[in-house]
Amino acid sequence: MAKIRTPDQTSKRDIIHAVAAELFREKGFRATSMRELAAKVGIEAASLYNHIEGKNELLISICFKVANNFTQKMNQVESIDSNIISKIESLIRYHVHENVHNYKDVYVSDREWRNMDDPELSKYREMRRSYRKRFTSIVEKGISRGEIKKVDANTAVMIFLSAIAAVDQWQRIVNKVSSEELENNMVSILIDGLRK
Amino acid sequence: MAKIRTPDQTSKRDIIHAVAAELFREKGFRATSMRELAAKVGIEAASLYNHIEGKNELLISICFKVANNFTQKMNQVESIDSNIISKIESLIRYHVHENVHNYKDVYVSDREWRNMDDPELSKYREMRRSYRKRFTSIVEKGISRGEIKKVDANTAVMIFLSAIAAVDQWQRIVNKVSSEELENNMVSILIDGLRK
DNA sequence: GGGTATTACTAACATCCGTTAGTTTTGAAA
DNA sequence: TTTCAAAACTAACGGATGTTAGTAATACCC
Repeated sequence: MAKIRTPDQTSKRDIIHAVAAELFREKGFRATSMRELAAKVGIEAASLYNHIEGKNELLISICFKVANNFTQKMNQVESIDSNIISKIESLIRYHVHENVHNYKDVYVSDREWRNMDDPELSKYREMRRSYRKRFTSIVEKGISRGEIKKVDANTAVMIFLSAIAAVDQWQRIVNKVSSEELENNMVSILIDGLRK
Repeated sequence: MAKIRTPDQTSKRDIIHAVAAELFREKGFRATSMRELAAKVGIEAASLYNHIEGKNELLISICFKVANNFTQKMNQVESIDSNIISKIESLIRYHVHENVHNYKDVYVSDREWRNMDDPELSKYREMRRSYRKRFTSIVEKGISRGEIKKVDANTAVMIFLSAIAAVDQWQRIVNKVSSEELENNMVSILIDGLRK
């Protein structure tokens, strides 16, 4: 049994990566075994290695795919000419969107990246640090322009990023509230607060 | 060599639990080995079992200690007679305080609880669910009283809880901003938003 | 200072893990 | 129908892990 030329264009490698993201999200990277992953794909563990290099590669691939997406979005937001609140709103909406529609990968990249080894670990850390720094710069510019009240910019960014990363709770909420409604709620609460 | 009656009243069991929380936080539950834990305590792995029942017990103990603390705080907040915004502010401040002063345990209970097994896993899940529900009820009461603007209460609570749980990033920020300042920033941003 | 419970040690077991080697099956091209 | 590369399989290795068994050392009580 081989050469199952999948009729659709999703390769077996893609399937494995997708199932891996699902398992890593549910049980964590270390708690997921290759035998378990193989079983869920429907093959033996050894057969996985016809399609992938190893367990670490799976995590690396997921993490950097997500990190690259967010970096790209940040490039775009920085380049457009608009007021600061709009930029922040745009970033929040992108985070919400990714967390809803791509939540397995996003969750894994956010919670399991520690399991990578150098040099990827260092590179990933640097990408995160850079992203936070650029986000903080936007907030600080908003403060200096008077669009945003005087708060600690680092704290604000930390609140934003972590609030948006509560992936495991999202699915429950999304079932009650639509994705668009969720975006609006997030923007409203984070930018204008809770008080009436 | 035995019966080292520790001069201070911290038992060896307490030391092991504390070191375990530190390691679980740094490396994750699954990635921390008993031999590693033992080495950091200064004894052999087998000797750990003179003081604890096993690895799982360590995680269970940490998780429920934290969960009980938050449940107790919720009991107190529900019982006091004050306006809703004050109640929410009180909860936020407690979360920040715990995250700053008890961050190892809080972090582990928040990120590693999935590694528990039933029946503790189910019990812990139920405690989390109940806590969120009670928090949501407070927000909803605030909305119906007109103290809080009309937002989705579940989303609001989710933002609060996750924003406050970004423990690993806090330590860096706390070095620049004091714990009190951090509380004030959190309350300000979460309750009154970012916009000037 | 001898007795005793406590705590440390060494050694090992059984299990699971990621991965490799070697072989067989498969499906499409020729 | 033959050919051949892709992909599945079985078997196993080397290493790490949580834990237990059995033994030696220790500090406190009398």
